[in-house]
Amino acid sequence: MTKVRSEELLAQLKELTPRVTPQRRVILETICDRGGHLSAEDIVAEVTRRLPGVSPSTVYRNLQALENVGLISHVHMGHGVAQYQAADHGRHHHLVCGICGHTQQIDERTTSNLQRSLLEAHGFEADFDHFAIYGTCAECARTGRANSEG
Amino acid sequence: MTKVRSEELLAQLKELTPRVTPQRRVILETICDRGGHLSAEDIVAEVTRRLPGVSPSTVYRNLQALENVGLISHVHMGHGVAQYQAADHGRHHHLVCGICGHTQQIDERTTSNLQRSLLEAHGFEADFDHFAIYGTCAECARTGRANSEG
DNA sequence: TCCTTATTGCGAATGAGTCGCAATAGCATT
DNA sequence: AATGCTATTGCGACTCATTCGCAATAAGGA
Repeated sequence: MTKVRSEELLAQLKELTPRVTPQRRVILETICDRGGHLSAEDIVAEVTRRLPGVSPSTVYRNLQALENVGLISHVHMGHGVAQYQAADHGRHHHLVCGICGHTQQIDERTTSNLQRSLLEAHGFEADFDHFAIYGTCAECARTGRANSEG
Repeated sequence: MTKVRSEELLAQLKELTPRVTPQRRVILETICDRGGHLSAEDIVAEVTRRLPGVSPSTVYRNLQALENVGLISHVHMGHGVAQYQAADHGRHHHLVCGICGHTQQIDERTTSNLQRSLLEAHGFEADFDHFAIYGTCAECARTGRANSEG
């Protein structure tokens, strides 16, 4: 992480949370450093590396706290645990393959027609940010692999 | 459940599973009786009422077994546990509200344009049967309720 | 430096299943 | 109807990912 980025985050933390602890700061930095998505377990592991002795429950509590103030968010990628990401990670939706687990990002506009239809027909505001679109990726479809997940 | 429906199910069980036990039969009947969706816990409760003494693990094992042979299926409705349904429950997708938890069924055709786009652009076969479409229902959007779920 | 109270670490508890294993019971055969 | 094979059951212990209660600690304002 660059020094300037780190200072930005620190400023945001000061503004948005009552107290800035090393644990909180490192947890946020860990998530912001990694471009992609991280599970809570991944975050516990990496934070422990950077700050030996942190308690897993502290990590879990801070994931909630940081999400409450809007600095991070999480997305459910099919089966399995949620993935966390920085709030400013760029706008996109996810496709997740139920067979190989591979995920890819797609442009938000891809879903806008469906979202419009659902809004018009049912008044329903679909949210593809919080749950990925589940299915079978090109590679698994081509090779005819079967889904053995629950 | 009608007598004829019950006999149909029994015939299917005989054909598709090595042994027909009372537990297995009652579990399948319970799911087929209820038009809608049931959580595993709901099924344990109802099966226990019909057949006192069944073990929860027997119910869980049979849910897997019945799903493996294609008699039932389950769908993930946002947060929370999966819902089971008879395999012949009629083809439709689900909208689930993340705020009030309300669900509604929609015609499969509603999503076909998006599915076509995803297939053409990414070779991805989206499956809206296994994961519901998550968002905010008309009523919650109207009254501006906020999402407090994880 | 002191004080208030938010935050931490610890370990126990939770929810929703899953697993190992001995006992039971379908059902094909005699 | 009795027998034998083995699928299935019930039980209880276990897992996984997370949450909770609580006493000790430590931010950060006065």
